[in-house]
Amino acid sequence: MEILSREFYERDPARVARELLGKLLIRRFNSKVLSGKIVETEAYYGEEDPASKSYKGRKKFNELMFKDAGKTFIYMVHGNWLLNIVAHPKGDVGAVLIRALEPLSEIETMKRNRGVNRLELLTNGPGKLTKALAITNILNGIDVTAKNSKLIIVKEGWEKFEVETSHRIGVKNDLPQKLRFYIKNNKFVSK
DNA sequence: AGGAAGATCTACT
DNA sequence: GTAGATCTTCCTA
Repeated sequence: MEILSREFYERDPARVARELLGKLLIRRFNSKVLSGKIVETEAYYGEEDPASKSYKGRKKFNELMFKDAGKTFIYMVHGNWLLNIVAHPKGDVGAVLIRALEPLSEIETMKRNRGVNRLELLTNGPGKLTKALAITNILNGIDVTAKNSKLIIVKEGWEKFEVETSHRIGVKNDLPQKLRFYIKNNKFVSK
């Protein structure tokens, strides 16, 4: 199990988003280890991206997007916490939204956190997976590249899959390029 | 004080 | 599958 390095995140957000597919998200929670495979992501840029939280410039609530890559950026939308990982070349601005997971360990704990029973509905959306993994703003800004972190992302290795792209979901003003990435034919990708 | 926001759930056709 | 209510924070006035 190898933790992804800071350098992994210090690149173009679209590349980071694509390469996060198939990686493992691990959440340490109450001495349990909840984990899932990342199956869907979206890339967001800085002030040139109308859908980005940093579109209107640096504010207190979005300043993490301007800071160190490889840390979480968590915010609330419509009553849901959404998990982003800050990703951009040094000095730039950007983040990758984790949109869906395939649950792998402590599935019973996730079901309890979510209050649902059907496996396919457990983590197939950005607000759902944060609830399943007990991710809230108290984890905002933590380092996902540090060994002892409550939240880390590791390489799974050897797995093969096909990547599909599309435009981002729920975005009013999208950029011309396709910035959503997901694993083809995976049933945990959001609808 | 009011409204928007990268979503989700429920209750229908 | 779609429509509408509702979720909570931060921004703008």
